[in-house]
Amino acid sequence: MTTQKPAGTSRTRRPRAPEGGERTEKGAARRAAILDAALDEFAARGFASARLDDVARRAGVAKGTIYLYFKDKQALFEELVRTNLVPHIAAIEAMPTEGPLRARVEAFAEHFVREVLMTRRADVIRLVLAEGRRFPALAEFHYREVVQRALTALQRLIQIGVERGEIRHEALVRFPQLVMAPIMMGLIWTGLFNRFAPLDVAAMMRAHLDMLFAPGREP
Amino acid sequence: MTTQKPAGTSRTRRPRAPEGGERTEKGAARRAAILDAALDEFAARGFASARLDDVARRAGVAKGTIYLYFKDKQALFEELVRTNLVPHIAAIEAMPTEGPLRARVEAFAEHFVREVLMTRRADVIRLVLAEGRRFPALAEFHYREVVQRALTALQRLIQIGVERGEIRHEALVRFPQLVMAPIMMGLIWTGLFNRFAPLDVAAMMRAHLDMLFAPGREP
Amino acid sequence: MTTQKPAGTSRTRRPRAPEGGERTEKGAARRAAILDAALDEFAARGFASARLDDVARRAGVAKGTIYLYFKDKQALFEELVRTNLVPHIAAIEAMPTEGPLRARVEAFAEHFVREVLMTRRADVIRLVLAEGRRFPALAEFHYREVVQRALTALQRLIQIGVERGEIRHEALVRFPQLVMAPIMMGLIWTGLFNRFAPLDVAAMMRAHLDMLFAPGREP
Amino acid sequence: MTTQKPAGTSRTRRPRAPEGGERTEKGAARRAAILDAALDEFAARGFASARLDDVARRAGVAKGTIYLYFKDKQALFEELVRTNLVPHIAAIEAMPTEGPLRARVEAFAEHFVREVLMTRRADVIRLVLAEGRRFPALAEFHYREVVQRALTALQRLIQIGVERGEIRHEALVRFPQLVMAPIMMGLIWTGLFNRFAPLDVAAMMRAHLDMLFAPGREP
DNA sequence: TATGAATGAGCTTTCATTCAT
DNA sequence: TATGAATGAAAGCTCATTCAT
Repeated sequence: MTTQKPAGTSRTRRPRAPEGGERTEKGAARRAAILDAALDEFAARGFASARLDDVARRAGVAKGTIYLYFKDKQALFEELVRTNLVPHIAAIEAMPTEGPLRARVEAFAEHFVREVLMTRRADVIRLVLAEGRRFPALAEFHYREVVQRALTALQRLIQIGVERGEIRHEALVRFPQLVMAPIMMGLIWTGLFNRFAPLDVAAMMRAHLDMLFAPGREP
Repeated sequence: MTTQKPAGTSRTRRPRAPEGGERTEKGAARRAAILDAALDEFAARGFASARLDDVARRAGVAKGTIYLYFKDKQALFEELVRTNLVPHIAAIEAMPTEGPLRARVEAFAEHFVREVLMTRRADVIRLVLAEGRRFPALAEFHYREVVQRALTALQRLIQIGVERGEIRHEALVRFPQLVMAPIMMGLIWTGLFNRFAPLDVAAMMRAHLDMLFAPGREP
Repeated sequence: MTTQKPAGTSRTRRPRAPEGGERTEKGAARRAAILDAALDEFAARGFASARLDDVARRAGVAKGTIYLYFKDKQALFEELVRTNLVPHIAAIEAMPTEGPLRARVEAFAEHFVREVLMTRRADVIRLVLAEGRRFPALAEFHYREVVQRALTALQRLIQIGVERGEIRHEALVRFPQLVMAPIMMGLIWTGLFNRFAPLDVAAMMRAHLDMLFAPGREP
Repeated sequence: MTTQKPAGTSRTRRPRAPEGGERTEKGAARRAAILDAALDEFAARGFASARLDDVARRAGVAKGTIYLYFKDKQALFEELVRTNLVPHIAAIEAMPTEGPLRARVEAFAEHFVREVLMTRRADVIRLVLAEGRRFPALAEFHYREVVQRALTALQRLIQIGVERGEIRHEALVRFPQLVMAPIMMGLIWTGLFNRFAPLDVAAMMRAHLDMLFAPGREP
């Protein structure tokens, strides 16, 4: 006899469209409260160790309520990551490209430091770094909607800088990641080592940009 | 026990707790096999989701045997992280400082890329990044024994470079992290996004060093 | 983004071959104790409402122990049904066919009443009747290994009886179920209505056989 | 609540508890729709596993609405069983007793096969068989209002048949169940085994009646 | 009367840890 | 030293029932 689920018990049927009144005023607020609480718990304990019980308590709802808004723990986690960063990417993409390049890239970096690194959104990125490998779909989403878009925007700026002669290192066009690397380093450092050796990420970033925009040797 | 009680459980030095004949030939081999298997499992699933059952099976021992060599899951995890990187730091610290600085720093970076980034040791670092916050003692150990020592060695090189005039950006002395940032970026990228956009970390690092050592404008 | 289980969490890997020392003396005893307790609980409350907690308590083991011997609740249930009846079918099939048919069939029926109907095995059949529809694999197993084999054995007897002229109703060859019908009726009745109107199933069965073997009108 | 507390909860007569406008046109229609939907769900999944959510959806009402018409899940279930068979018993009791007995009993059986076995009412009986033990009040109701009345009516017919000499097996008076046994067998068989070996219940029943009315040996 | 969001007790299942052998 | 059967605390998830609207 082959293994087989009890016939009448196939629960596939209900798509369990997370409803729970997401459209109503209160529904949306509750959903947001749950996501908010979940960010705290996931950031503090990691995906596997975070308890939905705690998320519920923190959000001020009953445990079952979470399931009115999210299919399961994983869906809650993915939604959390999905909704917190994308909006800011749009802002970054919309940044103007005219004016001195140095100022543009600096604004880009400052925006990132101020609006992400120093907010709870930093935890979202840390979560992606920590759990991304176990959630390939999430890693892919993050790559396409956040990383790629941000890097593409950056690349465009760099390209202009190179054409204008403001940036001498053409390799930056191929490796826009080099611009962001100190910020990622800062994200990690502040998360893990800041209590041993505080790091002024903004200052480090300025030093970094000084290098990028360093006037080259006159030929 | 199911709940992990990582935070604050600083097990600073483990007074050589239960050691299953670490001194005997076979004992040491078994211990190593367990650590090895544990690295695979922890890297693949994360600390909380890795099962000691799987570690045991992979190491070819019985589940109970793990407890002859390690106090508990957390001790196994911390030991794992403790033993895998420190030896390489010594090698890095021992690197010679004479000769052209560019070559020295490049050797430093190449060593890191070849001996860490492209080996299973990269997973150890990824584990520290992912779980470090939940294991303060581990983060502290990693900072003191790996990060700080590597950065200090690097800083010494940079200092020399600045004094000799080979490095123009003096800020690098204050932020030696800037040198390593692309490597960390590479570590993360290869772990998460390589399948979408492969990144040649060594090439990126070379481009990065080109910037660091860029001769400034002659006054 | 498509739904997708966390990568490292694919639990498919372990076939979870129920081991738990089933081969050892004690292992087999424990397994039997669990099956025994499960029969009581499933019979009393039905599959869905039976609690593994109660099964464990009744079997004198911890809850987790059940999972050393059975994959999950359903596997326990199916195993229970699988192991309790088949052995008796062999006995029935082995019944001799020589001698007066009436005696043979009566022995067949008596065996069934005594060894099944009046024992806890009756509950196994009641469970199949009650839950079979929701466990198609189980229904199929029960049909092939119990019902079909028993009816085939019966049919052979009837065939002989018809050939010898001891049974006048040839339709019985086509509907051997008619022989068993009162026994099934008795099984149901004793399970549900006996407290309102006790039914002497053995006597009823004898009356039934009187009809089956009734000598026809002499022409 | 998750635990069902069926046994002993004899809710003998329900003092017309919460009735959601059963008298109004729409109220009665809604109540009927709920009962109808409930039959489907209970038949498919069993009492414990059926979800009121699904019943509500199938009935086209909100979940809470069910509670306007029925006290709780159990009351809905019992009401369902109570209302579906009793009306047909009246029809059976009213069947005329004059004319050849064979025709009378055959009509009785045919009515049962056609009006119960081949309709959704068969599922109601299957539900009683499957769940009756856990709902003593229900079993008792079913016994008094269905089983006993049907058997009494049958017994009366048999009595007449015996007196008229149309039925030779006087034991049938004591065991009217023997007449119905093949129908119960058919009910079970069609529910569980029909896909493996289709059973023509009507034909089987005719063969059965042939035996019952078999003219005995002339003395 | 009708709704459906919200609740929370209760269930199955997992797995780190122990301990008799 | 080594084993692996046994344990039992936890945690994710479900669903009957309630109640504000």
